[in-house]
Amino acid sequence: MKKPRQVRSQQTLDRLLDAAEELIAQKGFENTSVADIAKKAKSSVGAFYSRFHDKDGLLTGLQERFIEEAVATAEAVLDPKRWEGASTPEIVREAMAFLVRTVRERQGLLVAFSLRAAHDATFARRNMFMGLHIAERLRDLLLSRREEIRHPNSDLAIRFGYGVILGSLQQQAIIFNAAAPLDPISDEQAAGEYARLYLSYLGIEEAAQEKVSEGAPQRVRPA
Amino acid sequence: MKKPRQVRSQQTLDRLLDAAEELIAQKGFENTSVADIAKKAKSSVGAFYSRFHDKDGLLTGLQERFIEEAVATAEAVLDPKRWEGASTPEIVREAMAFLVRTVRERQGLLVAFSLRAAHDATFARRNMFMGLHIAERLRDLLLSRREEIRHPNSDLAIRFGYGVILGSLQQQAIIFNAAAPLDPISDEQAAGEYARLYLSYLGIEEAAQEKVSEGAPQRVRPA
DNA sequence: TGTACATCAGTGAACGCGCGTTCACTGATGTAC
DNA sequence: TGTACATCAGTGAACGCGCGTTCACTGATGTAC
Repeated sequence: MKKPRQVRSQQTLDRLLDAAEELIAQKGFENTSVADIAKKAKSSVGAFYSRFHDKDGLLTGLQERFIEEAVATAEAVLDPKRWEGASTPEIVREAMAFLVRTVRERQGLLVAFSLRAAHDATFARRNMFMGLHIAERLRDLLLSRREEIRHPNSDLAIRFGYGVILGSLQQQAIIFNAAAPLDPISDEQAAGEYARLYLSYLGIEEAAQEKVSEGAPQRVRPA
Repeated sequence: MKKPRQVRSQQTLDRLLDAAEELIAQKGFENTSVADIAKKAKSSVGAFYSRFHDKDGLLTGLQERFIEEAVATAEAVLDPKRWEGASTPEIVREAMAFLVRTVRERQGLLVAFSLRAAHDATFARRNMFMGLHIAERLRDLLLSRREEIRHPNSDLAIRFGYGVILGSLQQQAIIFNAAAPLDPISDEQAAGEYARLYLSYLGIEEAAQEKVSEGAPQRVRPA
């Protein structure tokens, strides 16, 4: 992926990425042709190839853009300062609600990443790095409250539990993407159950059951 | 998928399915050509097309074969009679070990199913039916011990928890398939953590921590 | 400030490859009399 | 038991379509003097 030197071509690049993300989210990577993307971006096939080495380079570009954004968002949301007054169950509940919302919002793109990861090791690895990076932030935040965790290996449990939930959400995205589930539950209910699952696995007492809802965290777009 | 009328062609069909399963598990559905399959099965492209309407019909055939087998196995493993003397934690631990082993064993095929499910609604639905069918058996087994479950909605919890774990395993299969995870844990350890997660989510006391291991359940091949 | 040239950016028709699918043909098995 | 015909089963070369990629060309922007 070559860096553009003029403003004009940076704009073209952005249009190409946006158009590609939208089409891929709708129809999947394989079902989206380069010509489709160029057309939707009001650009041309040649312009596409002067930015990306080949069609795969595009998906890599989208993945890089997504990872940057996801990591920045996670760091903001999981910043210990944000949570100074909150109880651990509050943190977990908010985090789960946020995770569910994010995965649903960008379902199509995440599905495309999953599909690609299945047969492309470097792609899979980059996806893993993102997951691990975010898991570490969550670990830092929760380990500061380690004394509440009854699981004998709190470090492992934080990461394993997070991995299970994230994996489950991504797998659901794959299914949801094509067919509606037979007995669907709402995102809110799902988030609640994920929170309960995570908390009970970690072995944290859910003293109070009241819900928190200060201003919901916003997605962060890096500059 | 036309039914064969002579023994000879039933054998050809079996060889085609076996060859296809192996190649697809290795390289994925898209990267496996009909000619490849015919060659490996010591058959021909034409023979392939006299059994399957098209290449997609093959994947459907494989899925049907797999579902039959998986459902039969699950019914045998989850048969209440098998577990009359056992404690609920024992049941869950064995079930998780079995689930982990099965998913790992047939990783490649399951990944191919996932990928297809992402953009094919009927395929996704058939996959869901399988999951739900098995979840129901598990529910029947565990609901008979409902009084041990502290989760306020035991029916929902049994199914949701199972869904989360299965989804997580399938998502992991997608990643494992291409790249080894960065800090891998053994299948045994994973099964243990899944069991702990499920039990604590359901709210079942793990009185004794000793492991069970009578003869491990075997996969069932339906006639 | 103007001119000449270099580089960047963009265009879209044409190419070519891979692979799913077809089809005319051969051989094997089953059945009727 | 033998013969004739119908249907099943299998073969693999040839076809054709879709789509990724290339490339010769035009136009826009930047820079040196």
